[in-house]
Amino acid sequence: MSTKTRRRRPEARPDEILDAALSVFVEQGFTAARVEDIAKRAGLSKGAVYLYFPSKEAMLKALVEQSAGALAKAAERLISVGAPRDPEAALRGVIFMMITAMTDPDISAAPRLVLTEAHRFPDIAAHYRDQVLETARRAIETLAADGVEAGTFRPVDADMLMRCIGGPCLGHMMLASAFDFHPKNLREPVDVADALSDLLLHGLKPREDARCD
Amino acid sequence: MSTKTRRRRPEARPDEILDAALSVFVEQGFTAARVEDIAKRAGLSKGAVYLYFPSKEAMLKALVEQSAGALAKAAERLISVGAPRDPEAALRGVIFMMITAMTDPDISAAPRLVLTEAHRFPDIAAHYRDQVLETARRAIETLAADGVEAGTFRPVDADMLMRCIGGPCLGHMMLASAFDFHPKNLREPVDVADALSDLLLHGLKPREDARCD
DNA sequence: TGCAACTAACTGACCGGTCAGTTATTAAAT
DNA sequence: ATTTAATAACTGACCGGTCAGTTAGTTGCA
Repeated sequence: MSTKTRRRRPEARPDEILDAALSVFVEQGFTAARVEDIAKRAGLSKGAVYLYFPSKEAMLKALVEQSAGALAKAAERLISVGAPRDPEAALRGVIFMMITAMTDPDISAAPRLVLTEAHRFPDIAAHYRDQVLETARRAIETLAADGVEAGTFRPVDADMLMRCIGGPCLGHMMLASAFDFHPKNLREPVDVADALSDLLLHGLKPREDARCD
Repeated sequence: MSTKTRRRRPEARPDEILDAALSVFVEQGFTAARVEDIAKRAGLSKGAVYLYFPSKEAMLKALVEQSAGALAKAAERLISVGAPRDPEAALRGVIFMMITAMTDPDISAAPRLVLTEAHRFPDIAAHYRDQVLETARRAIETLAADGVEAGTFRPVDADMLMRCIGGPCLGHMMLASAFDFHPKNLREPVDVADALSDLLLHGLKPREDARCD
């Protein structure tokens, strides 16, 4: 019911406000973001957002918890599914998913926000680290172990692999969002993901064994 | 402290103020940073910093230009030197240098600042992109071409290689600085750099040819 | 059906604190 | 005595958060 008039059942309000808050926070940064702008973008007055959230910081925390929950769940799913059959395909899938997510400004907004604000909110940083990063690390560890067992991966350090998968995705995103700096030839997300997967799997040095893929 | 008394030749002041500004900006973010805190850290009163900089934003711009200039110069040097002899050693050197720099909070401070503030200052973003990123890309391109010519690298996309070198370094730094998240086994920068170099050079898949390293 | 009485949702003016930037003044060095 | 470096007090704009008041919608009752 899109009542143009005053809301009767305003249970959607908190999410509307959080959507608006996320976009303003990402654009302006948390400190420079004005609650009045958030309100305007959500179609309310400033006073009204304080009916739903006790403070600006509470909106930030709610956003972070939302995002962390979703990411942690995704990582947990990766762990529980595992990839004993085809670790390479699983790795390619993860990379494609990450590049796709990072390329979409809406999806990458919350992680970007966390990345830029975490160090000033120690509890947010700790929450994200424990919920998301540790879980992601375990997911990578599982994937790597499955690959080694299947003989398709050689053993490598999990933290390094994590940084070698997430780092390029992160870099790709930050270069685009902060500097508007894009690859010259790799135009589509799928091309970026494939190039990353290939480089990660086969390495920079040529293979003496003829078979590469 | 040299002169407890009033300075006669204050030509060192601008740099002292910029040092203080950098540390406060990185800790608090540009908007939340208070000029009075910068002044205090530089050992001055607030009014005095306005004798050297016309505004808070001018300090930010000066910092960015300083950092961008240094980084651009470093990248230019990489290009002009080239690495036709031993591209692998050159790559390992670049990676070691980057990991070392990113691990030092003082050295990585300015890039971190740029990364978090660039998107709100389009001219800063453009400047950094044109001065630093484009030059770095060319440096990587040169290195990759030298490697291919020498037969030690296979041809890969320069933008991808750039993201695969810089991304993990960036990720490593951000995980540490924002989340206090560190590798479990790779304790020293040199170990991180070696692990990254190895993974990048040899890939995740086992080599059928016995020789690795 | 019409009409009070009531409530939920919202508004916007306002208050108080903060902080970038200014200025009147002081003090050291020459 | 003059100039220069610096300060401390000040100004004014801005913004997070509050709250008295308004309006839209609901309920009870005739």
